[in-house]
Amino acid sequence: MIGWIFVFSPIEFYSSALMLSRKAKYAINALVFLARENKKREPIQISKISESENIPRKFLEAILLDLRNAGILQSRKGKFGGYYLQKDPADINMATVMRLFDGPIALLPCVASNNYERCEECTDEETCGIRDVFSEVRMETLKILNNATLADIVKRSKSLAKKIK
Amino acid sequence: MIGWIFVFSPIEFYSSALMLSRKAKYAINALVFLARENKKREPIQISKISESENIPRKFLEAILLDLRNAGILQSRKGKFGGYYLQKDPADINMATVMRLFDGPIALLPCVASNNYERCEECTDEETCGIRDVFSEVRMETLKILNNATLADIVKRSKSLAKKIK
DNA sequence: TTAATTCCTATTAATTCAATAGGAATTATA
DNA sequence: TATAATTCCTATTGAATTAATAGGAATTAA
Repeated sequence: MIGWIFVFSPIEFYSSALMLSRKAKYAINALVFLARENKKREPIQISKISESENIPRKFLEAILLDLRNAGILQSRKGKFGGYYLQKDPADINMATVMRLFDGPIALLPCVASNNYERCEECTDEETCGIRDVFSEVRMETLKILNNATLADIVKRSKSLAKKIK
Repeated sequence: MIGWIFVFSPIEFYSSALMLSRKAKYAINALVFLARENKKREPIQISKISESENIPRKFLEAILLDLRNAGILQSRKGKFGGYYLQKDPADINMATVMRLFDGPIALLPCVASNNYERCEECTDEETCGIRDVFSEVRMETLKILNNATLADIVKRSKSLAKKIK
């Protein structure tokens, strides 16, 4: 018997190599939520954020703790405790948050400037054309991510909402 | 007994979440090597490339095979066989190679345009300020990576070498 | 005292990554 | 036609990472 078979190839990319980890994404969502919904900066419970932003409760717990230890959030313990922004939303940017959860913002270790590392296999870094390209990518990326503060993101949302209606 | 202990925290970032996989990096190095050293496009053996570029032999084998299946390399089998570029170095760019090994070039699934996927936790994509930021990052990144061809990278190397001496 | 919360450590299951192993198939040439 | 040198292909592996979950200690308001 000769014929065709249909092969379904499930290309799955929901989170691929170069994308933000779920931790980073959840962190950003939680922060934007706090910037938008908690201008008075009073303690908001984990479960509140978890439900509003569709983030697994226990996972979020660990994330918020990291953000607190990094000086981005402040917390109050005990009954009626919770989390709130430690700084002004205009002073918290995407680059900082991403670094905290996903490490250096650079496609190659040799173009990172905070956590620079040589590329093992590389023979001459100074004249490496590959490095040259990716260092350009890094510069452009950081230009955007450093300016993308929570305040900026909230503003963008509002402006998008206006455009639509 | 009471005292201090010294804790060495090994911050290891050689390859972090957002960086290229070794496969992608090795692939790029191999391709640039071929563009630079094999202008006549005759078969070059895996072991030759492996030694020149410090890439594990067997690992490189798999990588070159992928590049061939993607139509980027051509191969000849048997004695004196090997690999060579299938297209002009000016027609092979970084975006294509990266996608092949590391998937979509996008920090969020919802900003990828080839392999777009909704962000599970997202409630309103149209007015999402986060998406707005990362879509900007993607645009700028692709602008660079689409233009970064093998020919361009070789040119950059030469120009860097001139600057130094 | 108690109810509600954050804080902290440990565990886990699934997946991906980086590589290796071994042999089949192919080809040039002596 | 035999042989040496190569690519082609599938399977396996060990380590690391990711995305959570579990359970209970500590803290706080009332």
